Amino acid sequence: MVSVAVEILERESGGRVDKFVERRRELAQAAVQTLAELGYARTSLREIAQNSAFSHGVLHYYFKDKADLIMCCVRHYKAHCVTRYDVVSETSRTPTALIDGFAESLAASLREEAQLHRLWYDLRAQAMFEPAFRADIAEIDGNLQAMIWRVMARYFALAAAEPSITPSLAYAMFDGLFQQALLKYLSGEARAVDDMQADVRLLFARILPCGPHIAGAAS
Amino acid sequence: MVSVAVEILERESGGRVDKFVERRRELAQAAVQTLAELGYARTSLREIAQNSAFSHGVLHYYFKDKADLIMCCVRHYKAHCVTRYDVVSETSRTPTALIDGFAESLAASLREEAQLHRLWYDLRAQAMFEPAFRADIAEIDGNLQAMIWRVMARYFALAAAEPSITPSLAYAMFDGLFQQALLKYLSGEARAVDDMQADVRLLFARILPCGPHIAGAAS
DNA sequence: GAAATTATTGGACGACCGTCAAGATATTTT
DNA sequence: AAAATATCTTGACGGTCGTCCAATAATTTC
Repeated sequence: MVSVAVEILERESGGRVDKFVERRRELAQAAVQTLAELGYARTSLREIAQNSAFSHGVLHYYFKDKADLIMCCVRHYKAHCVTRYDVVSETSRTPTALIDGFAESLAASLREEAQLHRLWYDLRAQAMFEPAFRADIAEIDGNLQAMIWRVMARYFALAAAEPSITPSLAYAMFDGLFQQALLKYLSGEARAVDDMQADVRLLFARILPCGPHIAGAAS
Repeated sequence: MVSVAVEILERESGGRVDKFVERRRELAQAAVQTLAELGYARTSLREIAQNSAFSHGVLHYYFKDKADLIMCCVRHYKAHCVTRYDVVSETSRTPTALIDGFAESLAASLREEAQLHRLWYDLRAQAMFEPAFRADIAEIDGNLQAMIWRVMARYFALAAAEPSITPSLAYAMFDGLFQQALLKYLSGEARAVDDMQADVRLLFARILPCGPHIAGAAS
């Protein structure tokens, strides 16, 4: 038997390990789906297995324990959405276009991946209680902050303005905004998405060094 | 036996109901403490009872079920911190003084009540999965938003400026900022509190209609 | 102070949990 | 094809969970 003892060291044997990590990914995907549906507190290994093609015992063949599986899910999340808005900032040619594209991307992600996002906020809250989660959560949070900052840096460049805020402040503001919108969206508030987009535009207008006279500047 | 069936209707008999709700408060306080220590996912009724003077069986005498108890805790939280920053906005005479007092209050609450705050973010995440929690969580969120807006309204008044943002945007930004700082604070980052205070000041400066030339205006 | 009511205890219940290991099955190696 | 290895299933283990209930204790009522 190889089991978890295969570690990451056994890179040379290629095919066998590849299949091993591939099945790990498959099971982690089932776990992410289950976590996104039920939340961390209500998710059990048996429930995860039922969302996969295997029985519950196999999880301990591919993962050391439950914490190991959760960690793998968290890293899965990271890979999924860390470059989500890069295309917007790269293709936009005016500040207004960037704002429009960013607001639209946020709205689309909110609508289409609400379950995944609530899982993120759930796991981040768990990290406040469980030190074992903190390192991975902090790393993802840092990547998300960098992702937001790439958008902001591009915005300041297009507006020919000096950055007037810090990366941490920018991320905190947009994250707070998105989180509020997600909560309202999941509660069935019809205006949740539109309200968020309006707030995003308001926020961009407030960020530039002086007043909102950028509209249509270079379009 | 009276138990939960006493409802809230039985107001006239005074003494008996008062004792009943008083014990409810006592047990809810033990529950809040336990939840703040362990988080929602790891908190059991037996653990709560061990943090009180009673045995685990008594919880079903004062609460219908676990959800009923959690609800009561949530309302407890609401009563605790919904007027926390009012004294600051009422006593401040200049925009700078308001910013200083508000930033200091946020920092103090972060340091002294970190466990309670992480409980709030945990329960708010649970509300995204459990519809039964949503109404109460949304009500508290609304109260917190109103609390923040009282500070902001006072800020705009002292600065003799028109409000340039909405209550929901203001709350989302400060909430996001506080949440980020809490996560870093609980992770042991020494600069967490100071960084938050710096970002709060930066945020206030960005909020006024035009540029940061309000410093020392009327002090 | 006896009776009635309220308050509290502590154990039992079925269900579910994470974990584990023995055995069955599938795959690869020889 | 047989042996060896890798993969997967199944059922069991001890533990904890929310819930319930008969008993006991404390308090109030008459």
